[in-house]
Amino acid sequence: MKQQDNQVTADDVAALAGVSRWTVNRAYKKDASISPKSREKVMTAAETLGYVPDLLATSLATDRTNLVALLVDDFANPHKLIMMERLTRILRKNGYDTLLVNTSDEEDASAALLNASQRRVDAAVLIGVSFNDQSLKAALGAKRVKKLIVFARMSANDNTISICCDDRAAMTAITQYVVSSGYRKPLFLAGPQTHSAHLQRKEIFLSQWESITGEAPKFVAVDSYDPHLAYDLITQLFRKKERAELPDILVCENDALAMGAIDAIRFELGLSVPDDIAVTGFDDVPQASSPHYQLTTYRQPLTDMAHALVDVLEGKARSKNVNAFLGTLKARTSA
Amino acid sequence: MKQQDNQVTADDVAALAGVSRWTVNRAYKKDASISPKSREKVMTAAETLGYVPDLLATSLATDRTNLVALLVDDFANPHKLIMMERLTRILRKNGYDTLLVNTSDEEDASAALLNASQRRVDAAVLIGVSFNDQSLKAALGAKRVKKLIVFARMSANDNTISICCDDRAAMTAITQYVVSSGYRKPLFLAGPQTHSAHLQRKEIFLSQWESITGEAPKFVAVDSYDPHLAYDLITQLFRKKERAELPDILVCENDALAMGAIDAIRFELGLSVPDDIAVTGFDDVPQASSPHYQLTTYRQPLTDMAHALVDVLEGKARSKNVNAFLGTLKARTSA
DNA sequence: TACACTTGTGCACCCGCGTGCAAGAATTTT
DNA sequence: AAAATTCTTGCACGCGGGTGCACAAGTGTA
Repeated sequence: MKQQDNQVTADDVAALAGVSRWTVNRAYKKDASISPKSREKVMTAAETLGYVPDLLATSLATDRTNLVALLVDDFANPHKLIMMERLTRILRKNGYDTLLVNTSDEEDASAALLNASQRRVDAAVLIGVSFNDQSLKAALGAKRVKKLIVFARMSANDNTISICCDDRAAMTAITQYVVSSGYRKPLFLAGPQTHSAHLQRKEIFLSQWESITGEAPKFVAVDSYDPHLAYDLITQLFRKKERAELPDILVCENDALAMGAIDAIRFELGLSVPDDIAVTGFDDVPQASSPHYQLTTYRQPLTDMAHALVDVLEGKARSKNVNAFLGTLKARTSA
Repeated sequence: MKQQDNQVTADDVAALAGVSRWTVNRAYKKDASISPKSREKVMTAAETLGYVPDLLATSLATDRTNLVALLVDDFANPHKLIMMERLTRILRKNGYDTLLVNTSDEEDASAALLNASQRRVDAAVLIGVSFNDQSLKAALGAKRVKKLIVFARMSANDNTISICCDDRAAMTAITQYVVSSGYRKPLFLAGPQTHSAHLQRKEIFLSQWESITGEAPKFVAVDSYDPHLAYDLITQLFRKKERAELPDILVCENDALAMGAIDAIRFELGLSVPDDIAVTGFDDVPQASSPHYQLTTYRQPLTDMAHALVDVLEGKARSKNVNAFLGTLKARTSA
């Protein structure tokens, strides 16, 4: 079980290859000045010894860890799984490893971030939601997180880089689809109200709808993107109302909420989706295409966004923020 | 944005506190020999400077990273999200950080593992499935992964530590429940057949059922725990059959498969769950309790298992493997 | 006050590797 | 064939902090 003594260092390889340790290092450096023979010798020696360079020591010496912290606070949303898969895979292909930091416990969140910073992560990537601008600022303060990136979410904070799709275009597409489908009594179901209001999908939808139809829609919100909360809220909210008072279209901030809402509409209220109340979501999680839901939703170009993240990490991003990604509306039968 | 120069080291603190660098270190060590006054001085100095010890350097010097690699290869299964949440949270509370390694790309899997080992992770925790015993062995070979832990899954490999619930007890509970509910024509839906056969839930179910009823059930399998594959397989399989040939109970290796199967039974075959065909799962993912599925399933005691993992990491586990956790059968209306 | 002891503190050396420079080896030039 | 280049290679020093030991300071006893 114990193989620490198995720890082969560059010195061992150097000894076997009959060169100095520094030559061994050069053999591993792409554009190093080293003769082909030497490199050959080193490589075979390394092979027989099973040597691999130690990333810890490398990071310490170069002040570059190739480590990215992924801050997630919302493990109830299956979309996170998709994002994690995409991000870890693409980051890895570009030489980065991913530190998964669970920030769902509000109190531990900053401690967790501090901890990540102590590992000198090259960047912290937020794919959660509960960090408000103030937390972000604090996080950036004393700590030594070099870059703070908000992924798949707009951010108003100047010290932050945000990579996300064009929410305005996305919500506009949804709004137009819904309006042109003939729905007239909308209700927006929003998640936590933590970010600067003017950046939210909710605000965009409200203003878009108003500009098209002249009427300002109502909205409700839950404290986290949890289907169960949506289920409960919709149940209690719609139960009180007369049939005629109910909306004919429920526009949800994301799929998690939408699926909870659909369940409530069908199983608690005994109504039909989409006939009585139509529903739209956002994210296109895998379950959204299940025959149960057939959710009309919006898919973000995660792969492109992940590549943009890599660009940012390597400092070759054109502009500071990249918020112009265009996704695609997935029209299904839920609306 | 750049704050690298912000890098405060122990030397800086030492200078401000008027002591030596080593005394600064001692102030951070719990059982170090240092006077209260000195510690006080150091701590206030550290406070004003915003000093935090560098984990990279610490790890290098102590050969202990407090880093655990989480190997995940199956991002289609929402249960993974639950596991990740639980593991990251509990590991963090015990001083460990988590490296998320995506091994879903078979080719990159070993490379990813190698990479994690280059970061000197204290252990690699497998919560995926596609690593067969051979890969495991290879992984443990030349690399310097100190411990390889298989979580929520049995493992036959001697070099591996496995932490999981008692699958035999679990499947026995399911089998008994199903038999006593009056079902008589079972079919088992299994996932990838990678592990040693005698350890699988499938085998346990088959033998349990046979020992109770005297008949050996049939089974089918898909290549990964993907609801869509289950959906397709069940659709094509059941379409061919006469109504009388169909099973009355479909026992699935986990919830992901069960949910795909339920969708197929209802939407492709137009049959009722549970009236025509009942279904059981395993894991109790959040969606399993949704009114759509109301899936009868089995919940593993993840929190306890996570604590056991910590024990293993700290070397204070009693036995090598911990496979005796007992979960609870969640009987719902799907069976 | 002198002595033995129990803390508390400083220091040399190490963890494994990267960087810049300078000396040595190989190659080219005249 | 000697000089001028160009390639290779070795080395001192540094990244930030941990460990064991030796010495200094503080405490107690006779």
